[in-house]
Amino acid sequence: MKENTKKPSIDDIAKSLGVSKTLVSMVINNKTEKYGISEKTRKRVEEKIAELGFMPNKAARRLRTGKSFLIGVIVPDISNPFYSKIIRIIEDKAQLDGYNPMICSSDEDSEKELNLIKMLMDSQQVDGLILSSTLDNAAKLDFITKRGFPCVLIDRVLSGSNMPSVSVDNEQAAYTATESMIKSGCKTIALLTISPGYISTIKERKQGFARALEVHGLSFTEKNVIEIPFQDIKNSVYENLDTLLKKNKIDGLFAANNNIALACMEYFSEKKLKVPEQLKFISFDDIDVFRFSAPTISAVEQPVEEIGSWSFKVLKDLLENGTNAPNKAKISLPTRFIKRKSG
Amino acid sequence: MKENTKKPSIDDIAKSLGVSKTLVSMVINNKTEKYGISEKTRKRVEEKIAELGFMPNKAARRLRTGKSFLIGVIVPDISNPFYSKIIRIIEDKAQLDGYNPMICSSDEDSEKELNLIKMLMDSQQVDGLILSSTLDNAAKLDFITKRGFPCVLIDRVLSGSNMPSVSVDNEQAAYTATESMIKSGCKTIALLTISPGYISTIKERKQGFARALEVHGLSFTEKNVIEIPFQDIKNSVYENLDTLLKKNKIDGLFAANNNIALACMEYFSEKKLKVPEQLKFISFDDIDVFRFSAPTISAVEQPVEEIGSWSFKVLKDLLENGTNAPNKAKISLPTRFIKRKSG
DNA sequence: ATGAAAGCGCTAACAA
DNA sequence: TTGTTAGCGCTTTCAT
Repeated sequence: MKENTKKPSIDDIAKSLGVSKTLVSMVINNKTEKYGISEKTRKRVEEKIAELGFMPNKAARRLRTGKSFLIGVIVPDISNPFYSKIIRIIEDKAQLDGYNPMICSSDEDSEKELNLIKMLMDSQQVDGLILSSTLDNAAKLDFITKRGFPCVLIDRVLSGSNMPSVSVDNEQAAYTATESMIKSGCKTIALLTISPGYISTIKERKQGFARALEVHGLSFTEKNVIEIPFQDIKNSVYENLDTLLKKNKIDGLFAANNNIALACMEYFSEKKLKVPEQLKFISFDDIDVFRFSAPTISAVEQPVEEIGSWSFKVLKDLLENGTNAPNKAKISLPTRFIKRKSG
Repeated sequence: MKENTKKPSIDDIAKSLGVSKTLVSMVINNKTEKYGISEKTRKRVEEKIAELGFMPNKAARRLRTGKSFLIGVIVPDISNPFYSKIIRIIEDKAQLDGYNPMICSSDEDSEKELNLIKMLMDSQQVDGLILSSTLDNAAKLDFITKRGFPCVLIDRVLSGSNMPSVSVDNEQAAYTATESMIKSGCKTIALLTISPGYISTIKERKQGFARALEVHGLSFTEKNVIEIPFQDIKNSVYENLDTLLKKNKIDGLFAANNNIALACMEYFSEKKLKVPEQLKFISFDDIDVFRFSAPTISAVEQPVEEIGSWSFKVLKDLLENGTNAPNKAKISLPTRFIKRKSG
């Protein structure tokens, strides 16, 4: 039993009131003051709008104005709590300014990411982009910059890119975390990191790790670093830990992100490995698990709320003031190393 | 140094090839066969499209066809892992059929939810809706049904609603979980649940809890149930646990969702309460934390993947075949109680 | 096998 | 203070 299936248009409002749709449009867009529309007509129109439950058709508005009030958000995986928390903040902030996010997961796949970007920019006509990029090369995003399209990089930045960004100092954070392990007595520490290794956060974490070793007189070699492929974390972690531990080579382990850490923790509990007695262990990305596990896990906490709110703030600035500002914001937020029981 | 700032339109393709835009449109929409367009022209058009990197403007297409290939997804909180996992699946499935999700959080706020629904339907022109509703009354969604608008309820259903739905049998799941505690020797169990209490999942969990008590000869009274307000989980959990435990009334605790469980676990660890020795504890919604915590937490696991994939499948059916099917799909998926160390 | 033209709902320049 | 009109980019009906 459908009724009134067609949504009212601006024309319906105008006709039923015997006024022009210009007028209605003005009311919708709060331009009655600007054009000197009388209080009375404004009220009449507003009442009719409420009565019919009219809402402007965004497709039409987008087509006409070229502005969509949509922002594209691309992250590697929306179900990773690190990203879903950031996204939640972006959603809230965006809404306050009338923007809606279109959220997409890139699956750490460069090609997919590029397709998503094009889809969002050219098909969905988003007004701006917030991007945690998995690309290896800043040049691949040059087409965005060339178009003067508002885009802010978050979490992962691209070296050589002149896009504004919101990130943390991964190098320093990893340095501090590693140093803490060294001070607890570790002599041979392995970093379990993720491939592709060109991702800025990963690269910086590795650098900070290496610097800490060297500063503290523990020589760093590439053997200290194991790359785990994103697509097969669990198996790869198991295999590599087997090798590392059988040869009994390491007394400390640093997981470069929360996914890897969870795989390690499964390994520990399955193999009844005692942490921190047999092996000290820390991770990047603080997640709930780390506060409650046995032992609790020391980790680098990232300011997800700030990352979220700054990323929209920076994008909004681009949206309102254009992308031609001489010095683009590059925001680096502080992290915090939370020392717990694991190492 | 912007270049070529304007995106190519269907007209640009047509003009540069000296053909009509009808033709180009046909090519874009794979209708060349249908209209008997020659191979050669099709190829020519396709090449030009590739050359210019043309992508059809969705706003224009939406305006013209009335179809947006957008689906609205509303959940209480996108950063809750239970929902973000479901959403990830929906995103993937939808993409395979050319749909993009617009994801929104309702914050357990009925009014906000209703506004989001209207915004998505009337402004964004989404083609369908996937809804984990926080409403108290099926009638509030009648306007959706009356319009014949495709909408599927997930996770939470509305009693008396004739919308299709994808959910789990919360009553049975809570029954089984509670029964397990009873079998472990609990005599006085409290259910820590969430308000508003009219939400179907919450109501059913309470019913299953009550039934288990009664079936096993432990009388159920409303005193066994504590409602925690969504907005202030931590404080309220702390206060209520203080009361419950000081009077030393309970030997078992059932957290009705993962948010509440986390607050309880913080309480336990802060107050050095021994679980399960001093208090047995279980939860609804299995999350990573439960597998690694000390002790590990027994919990009801919900099939998030299936919820996600079924919800899009059901919506797709509505999208393709209309909402007039006599018997709407009401899908109930199995849960699994995972017994761990906590109770 | 291809083209012309109308129109989706809206905004904005211009007219009155 | 209000109305007329063109046109955003696309699909689709009707012509040819």
